[in-house]
Amino acid sequence: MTTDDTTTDTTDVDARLLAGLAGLATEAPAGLPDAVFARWVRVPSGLGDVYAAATAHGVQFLRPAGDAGLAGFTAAYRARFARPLVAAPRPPAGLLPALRGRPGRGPALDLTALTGFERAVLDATRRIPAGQARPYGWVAREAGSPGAVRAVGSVLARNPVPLLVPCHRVVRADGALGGYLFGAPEKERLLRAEGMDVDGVADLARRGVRYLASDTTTVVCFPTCRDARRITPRHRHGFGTLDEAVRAGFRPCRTCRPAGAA
DNA sequence: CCGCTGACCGACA
DNA sequence: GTGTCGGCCAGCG
Repeated sequence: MTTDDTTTDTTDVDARLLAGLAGLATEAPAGLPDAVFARWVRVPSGLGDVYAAATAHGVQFLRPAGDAGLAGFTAAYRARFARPLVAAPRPPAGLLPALRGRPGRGPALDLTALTGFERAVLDATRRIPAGQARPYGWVAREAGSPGAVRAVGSVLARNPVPLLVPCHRVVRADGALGGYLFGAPEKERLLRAEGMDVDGVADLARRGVRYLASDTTTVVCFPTCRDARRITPRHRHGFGTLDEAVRAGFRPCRTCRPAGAA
């Protein structure tokens, strides 16, 4: 502790500055904190415990708690969304049931930081029901960019909200499951846990069958469509392309919308 | 700004 | 059956 003049002057200035700032202090306007901060929670899921970040608009980012812990999660979040993160008092409405695999709308999502194409891809992916799967090409077409098949893979590879946007249900057209941001084995585990017949679909694909049709309803579906699974074996027909099926008199299913459905 | 790189797909050699 | 290539969109150096 010195008592020379410069130090005294500085202390004086500091004191006046602090007093001035104290005079400025006031309650933050309602809603301001939520406009500035995102909030994080840690919750259980099919991927183990995950961290999720939500803004006032909805869940924006979700990652497994695994490796880097909370510090890694906040770093990844800030690198991508440049917004401070504070603890949330409770999980956003609908998050826990959605992660528990309950059917329903799930929590609101905040996809505002994404491009239009990215949002379109995630929206289409969101419409794939549990226990089912669709090819990357299907997502591209549903997203309004039928040629952007590869770009769909790029978008899903950095899906900010896995599980909530079920990108694990997007698979390759040749019957392989394709990649996953947390590893292909994890993708397969999730699909099996949801009740998808992974082996059955692989068998069909190996024999060149990518579509299943029913001669009682004259409808042709993706093999994982809930309508396709109920076709009695006697009335079931397999096709390699939708074109063949259509030429044979079958119309595209309105539930799973293989290319060409109205 | 350019050039490259992806969780892909279908066409063609 | 395998290999290569172009198309697509966004992030990175």
